[in-house]
Amino acid sequence: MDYNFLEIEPRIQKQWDEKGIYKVSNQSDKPKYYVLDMFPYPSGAGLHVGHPLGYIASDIYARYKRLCGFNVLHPMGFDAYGLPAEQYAIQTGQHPEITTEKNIARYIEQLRKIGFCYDWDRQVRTCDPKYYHWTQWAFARMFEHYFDNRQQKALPISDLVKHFETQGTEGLDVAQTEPLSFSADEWKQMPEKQKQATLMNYRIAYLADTKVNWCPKLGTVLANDEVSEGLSVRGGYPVEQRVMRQWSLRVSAYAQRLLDGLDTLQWTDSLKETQRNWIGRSEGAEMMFQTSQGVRLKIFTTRADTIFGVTFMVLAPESEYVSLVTTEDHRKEVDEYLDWVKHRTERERISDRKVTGVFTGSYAINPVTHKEIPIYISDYVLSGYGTGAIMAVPAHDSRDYAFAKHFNLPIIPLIEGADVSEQSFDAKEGTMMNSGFLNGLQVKDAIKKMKEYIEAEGIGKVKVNYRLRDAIFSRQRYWGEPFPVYYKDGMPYLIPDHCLPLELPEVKDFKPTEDGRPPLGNATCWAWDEKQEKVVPNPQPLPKGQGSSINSSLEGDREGIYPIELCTMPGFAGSSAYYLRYMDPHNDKELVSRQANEYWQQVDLYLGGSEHATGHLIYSRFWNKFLFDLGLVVKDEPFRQLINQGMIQGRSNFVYRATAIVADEVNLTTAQEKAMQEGRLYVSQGLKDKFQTQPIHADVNIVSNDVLDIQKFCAWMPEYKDAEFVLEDGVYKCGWAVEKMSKSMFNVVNPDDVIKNYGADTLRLYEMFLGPLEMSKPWDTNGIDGVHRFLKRFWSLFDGITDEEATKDELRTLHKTIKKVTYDIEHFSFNTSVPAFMIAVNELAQLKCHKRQVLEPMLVLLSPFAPHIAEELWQQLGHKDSIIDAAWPKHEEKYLEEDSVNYPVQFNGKMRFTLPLPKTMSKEDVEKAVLQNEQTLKYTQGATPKRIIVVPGKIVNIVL
RNA sequence: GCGGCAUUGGCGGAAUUGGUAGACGCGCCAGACUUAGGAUCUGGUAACGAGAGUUGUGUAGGUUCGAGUCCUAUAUGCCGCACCA
Repeated sequence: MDYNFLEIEPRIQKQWDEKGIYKVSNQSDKPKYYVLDMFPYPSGAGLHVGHPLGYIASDIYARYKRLCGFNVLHPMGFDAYGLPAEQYAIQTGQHPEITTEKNIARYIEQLRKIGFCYDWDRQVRTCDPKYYHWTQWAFARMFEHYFDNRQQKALPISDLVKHFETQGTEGLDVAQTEPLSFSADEWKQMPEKQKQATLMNYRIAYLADTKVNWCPKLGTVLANDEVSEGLSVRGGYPVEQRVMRQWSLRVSAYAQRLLDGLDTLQWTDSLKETQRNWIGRSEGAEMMFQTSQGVRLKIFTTRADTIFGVTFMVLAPESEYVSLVTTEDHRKEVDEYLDWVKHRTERERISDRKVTGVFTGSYAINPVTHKEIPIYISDYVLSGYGTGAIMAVPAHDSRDYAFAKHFNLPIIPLIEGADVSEQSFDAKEGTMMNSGFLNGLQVKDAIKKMKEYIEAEGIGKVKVNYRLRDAIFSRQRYWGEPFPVYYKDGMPYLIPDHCLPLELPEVKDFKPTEDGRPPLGNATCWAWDEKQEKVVPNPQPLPKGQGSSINSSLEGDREGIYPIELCTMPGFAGSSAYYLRYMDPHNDKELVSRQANEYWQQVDLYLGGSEHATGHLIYSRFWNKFLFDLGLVVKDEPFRQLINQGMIQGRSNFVYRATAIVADEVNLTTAQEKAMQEGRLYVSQGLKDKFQTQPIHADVNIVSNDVLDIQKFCAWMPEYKDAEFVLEDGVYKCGWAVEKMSKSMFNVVNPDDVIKNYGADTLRLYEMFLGPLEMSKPWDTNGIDGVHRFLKRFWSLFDGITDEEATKDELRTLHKTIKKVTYDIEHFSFNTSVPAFMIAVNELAQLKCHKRQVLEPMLVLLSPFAPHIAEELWQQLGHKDSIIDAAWPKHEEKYLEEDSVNYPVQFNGKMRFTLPLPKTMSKEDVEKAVLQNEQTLKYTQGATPKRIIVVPGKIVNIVL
C-alpha cells in the first residue's frame, strides 16, 4: 500500500479533534511542563513557510515531553490588537474587527493542517473583551501602586498616602517622575486635585507630560522599541519628538530587577546581552555645580576622576536649567538655538552630527578646583539621560573634545602620556596627572577615591543610572484596549473593577488622524456615569485636541457624567501577560486562579524571534514582576528557558532576459534572434555570461530544483506568453539569491502548497532538517524530495509486519536511534535527528526488518516529528489509543555495545592502520596488544616508543 | 565606537568531553529495472595524484602526541545598542 498522505492527514486530524486528545487539564498527578510559542498577530497575508518553524520545534518538544510522562500545556492564541492588525484594516478599507476575525480564521485553518498538538480550548485573543478585561484590570493595579526603591517592590498607593500624612516626603526612597519635597502638613492642606496630581508622580501607571516619539503618518505616539533610527519600525514613517500628555508605565523602576533576573534565566547569551544593553546600567556619581547666580546644577558622570579637567559645562536644550542660567544678553541667541533644535527631526539629528551649541552667558564653579567655567547648551547632551547636564572633560571624552575644539575652549590632559593634540583619550586606563590629590593613581583607583571624596565633602553622591526609560502607554488609535479611566476635574480616576471589561465602543470613523485626535473621539457613547456605573452617551460633542491632553479639558454638563479616556493601549499591553491567561483561560473572576498558577508556575520553554528582545520580552518581564510583587503570581520571571528560532528567508529565482550577444560562439535560431530583438528571449543561468542580460524574478512556485517549468512560466504573466528560451542540457536553469521572503520578490512559499504536494509530515521534517533552529536560513525546496522519500521508505517498512524476535543488529539500530533522537530533542538540535531517522530506515531496509519489536518504538520516536504518519501506522498496528499516550522508549547501552572496536593506531599523530580489539579491554591491555602487533613493529623499526597514548574505545597514538 | 554571533566540498549542513573531518540530504556521475521517466533501486562523489600518498575546516601564529573544536592576532559577513556623559 502506498503512503497516501493526502488521505491520511485530514482523517487523522479529524480524529484528534473528535477525541479531543490534546485537551489539557489543570488537575493531574503528572509533573507539568509548559511549552509556549510567541503568539502571532494575524496579518492579512496568511502564514508563509517561515512562520511555522518555531511552532514545529515547540510542537516536537511538547509531544516529546508528553510522551515522557509530563502534563504538557501547549496553547496558541492571537495577538490581535495593535498597529499591524489595524494598518491592514485601513489598507483594505474594512473594519479591523472584520479583518481580524477573517485573518484569525485563516491562520487557524493553516495551523490545523500542520498538525500541532495545541489545546484550542485555551485559545486567547487579545481583542476579546473576556481577555482584555484582565489587561485593563492589570493597568488599574499599576495605577494603584508605586515602587519602593529600598524594598525594590511595588506597594499600594494607600501606603504612600499614609506616609505623606505622617511624614510628607521625608525618608522616602521611591521611583518618581520628578523629585518632590513637602511636609505632612503641606500634604494635608492640598486640595483634592493637587493631591491627585502629586500621586501621579509616583504611580506605576501614570499620566505625565513627556517627550514622546510622535509619528504623524501613523497618527500615534510610539514606544522607544517601536522606533529605529528615527523611523517607525512598523511602516518606516518619520518620527518626531514632542511633549505630550501621555500614559506611561514606570518600567524604569524595575531596571535593577530586570537586570538581576537575567542571571537566573536559561536564555541565550546574546539575548541577555541585548537586554543588558537596553537596560544600560552605568555606575557613576551625581555632583552639584553652583553658578555665579547661585543656581545649583546637578550633573551625572561615570568619570568622577576627571573633575580636574572640566573646562566647561553643557546642558541639554530641553533642560529646565536652561531658563535659570541664561543671562539677558544671551537670551536671544539661546532662544534661536532652542528653536532650531526643536524643529530638527530625530532623523536629522542622527544623520547630521556636526557640533552645534550656544553659550548661556553664565559660569559655574568647579566644586573641587573652585575654578570658574562657562555653561553651554548643546543637543549632544540628552535630556532623557542622567540629569540632562554634564561636566565636560574635553581631554578624555570625544564629544566634549569636538565641542571644545569648535568653541576654542581649553583642553587639560589628565593622564600621563596621553596625546590630546589631535583627539581625546577616552580609554579608562593610565596614570593620573594635573589632578591634585589624584595624581599618580590609576584611573580605576582614582574613580573610587573621587567617589569617596564626593560623598565625604557633600558635593554629590554615588549614583547608578539606567538607560531604560518608562514605556509610553497611550496610542491615539482605535484598535486597542480602552483605558479603564474617566476624567473628573481634569484628573483621571479608575472605572471600578466590577464594571470591567470596558468594551471598545463602535465609532463611525476609526482611522487615525495626523493631528493626533484619537478615533475614540468619534464615539457618541463614551462617557462615564459615576452613579449608575455604566457607559452613557456623551453629554456634548468632543472638542478637538491631542491625545490624552484632550481629556483634561472635558467637562460633563450633567452631574456625575464624565468623559472616558480616548486613547487606547499599545500592542504590547495585551501580549505582556497572555502566558498567564492560558493557565486559566475561562476564569471570569481572576486573571488566573491561585491554584492554576501554582500548578503551571511559569513558562518552561518559550520560543520566538529575537526581534522581541527589547520590546515584548522586557514588558512581559516587567508586567510579571509587578504581578509577583502583588502576590498574584508565584514566579518572579515569566519565561524560564527561551529559544530564538532563526528567520526563514526567501530564496528567489531569476530568469535572464537577453538583450544582446557578447560572446562569439553563440548560434541562435532565427526565432530566438527575433525574440531577442523583441525582448522576449531568456537564456539559461549557465549561458548568461555569453549575453548581455537582465535578471528578472521568477515565481519560485513554477521552479523546481532551479529548473524552470517553461509552460507554467509562459502562462504566469501575459508578458511572458511568447517567451523564447536558450536552454542548457535541455532545460532552463534559473539563478538564485537569498532575499527577504516577500510578495514582490515572488519567493513566498505557502505551507498549504507544500502540504498539498508532500504532506504536513514532510513539511515538518523538512523545516527541521533545513538547519539549526536558531540560525537564519533561506527556504530552499531543493532538498524536500529527499525527506519525502524517507517517509515513503519508512512507510514501506510496515508492509508485512511480523512478530518475529529482532536480531542483535536490528536492536542496535533501534537503540542507537533512541539514544541519538532523545539527545537531539533535549538539546533542540532537531536538524540532526532527521538524518538519524534516515540512517535507521536505511539500515532496517537493508536488514529487511519488518518486525514489530523494532518498528513500534521507532514509530513513537518519529511521532513528534511526523505525527500523522505515526498515528496512522500506530492504528494499523492495532492500537486503540492515540500514539501521543504511548511511552517514550529508553535506550539500553547493552544493545549498543560492540564486541570489538577498531582502534586507529597513529604514529606521531599520523594514522597508520586500524586494529580490532575487544571493547572491554583495559587501557593497559590495549597498549600491550598494540605493542605486540606485527604492524606496530614495522613502524617502530626497533625504536622504543617514548609515549603511548590510549583513549579507551577511541584511538592509540604512539610517540616515537 | 561598544557588545553578540558566524565563516567547513558544487549547495544546505554533520562532527555531544580536543581523538579516523565532510554524517545525512540535495546536486552530479555510473549502473540496474523500464516503451518512457522529474518513479524506484545499487554504487561512486573534498582537492591534487596513474598509484602509494600528499594537502585540506576564512587568514597568520601558538598550546598539544593529536586542533574544525582551546589561546592570540587578523579579515569578511550578519545581528543588537549607540552623541547614554
